[in-house]
Amino acid sequence: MISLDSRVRGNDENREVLIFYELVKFICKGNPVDPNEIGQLSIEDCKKGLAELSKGLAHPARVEIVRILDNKPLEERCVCGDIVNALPLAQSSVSQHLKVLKETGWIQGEIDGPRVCYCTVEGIMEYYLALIKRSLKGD
Amino acid sequence: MISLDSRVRGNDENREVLIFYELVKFICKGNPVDPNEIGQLSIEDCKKGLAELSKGLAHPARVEIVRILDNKPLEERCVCGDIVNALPLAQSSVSQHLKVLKETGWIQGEIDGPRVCYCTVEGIMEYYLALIKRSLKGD
DNA sequence: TCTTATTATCGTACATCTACGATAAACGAT
DNA sequence: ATCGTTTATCGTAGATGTACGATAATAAGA
Repeated sequence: MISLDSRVRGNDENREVLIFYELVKFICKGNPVDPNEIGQLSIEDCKKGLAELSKGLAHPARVEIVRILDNKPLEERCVCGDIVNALPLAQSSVSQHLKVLKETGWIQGEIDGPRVCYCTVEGIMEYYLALIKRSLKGD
Repeated sequence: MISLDSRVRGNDENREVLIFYELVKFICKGNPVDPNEIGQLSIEDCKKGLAELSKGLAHPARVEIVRILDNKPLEERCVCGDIVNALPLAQSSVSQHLKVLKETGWIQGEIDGPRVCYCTVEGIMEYYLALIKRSLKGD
């Protein structure tokens, strides 16, 4: 049973394209990030990757979200509503921040009934630290 | 002999205020950042600090600038023109990126005749890594 | 089927970012 | 004093970020 990475919205014309896109994301999803593979990236890609992940952290609310998700015990799920309650922002604003964090590669969401359960991408912190080292120190 | 942290520009009404501001910055300048002092910061300040520094890295050109400056040997000066030549951007654009990096705390500039000599703030990398740890892992 | 709960998206307004050329300020050299 | 070099700032245009309320889509349950 496939649970799409995020809800599919849109008008009917785009619906099939969107579903296909979600399927592709689903297939790619859950692959933990491997810091050891950074050595194979070009320096240019490293810099772009570092800039992208840094953009994810470039707002205190998003830092807080990553903090919340990364400190959760594995057995304890964290649904979107929990994050909304933990932040002094409107639900739509939090949803936008979650979107940025998804797009920049920090977190992933999994649908569970009407809820969406968020967690950090496995190994993303080590990946980020490795990117910093290679982008700013490596040749 | 005082060398101001950056050139003082502006109309004559603001000039004295600007000079005073630059003097304050000069007095505070050159203080290397100490990762050990992060423990004294509130979590809220840590998150804000991490977001601010991350914003500095949130563009590939700025990652490249920090990379250039951090890899320079101490005895080798790096003036603004060198950075401009190393990037595929207009001089004014590079100057803006340098400003962002200064404002977010990554680099500092020192006037040397008509040139400005840039370097990374001492210990800023370790400071950033410590901020990541405390902001995202600490209590 | 209808309702409720949950979350993404839309529309909007305002702020900030990013790039560029043009200009101005500081300084050294003539 | 004037000129050339260097670098910050201005003005501008278009893109992106950020916040909110309102709305739409999904799934569970009555």
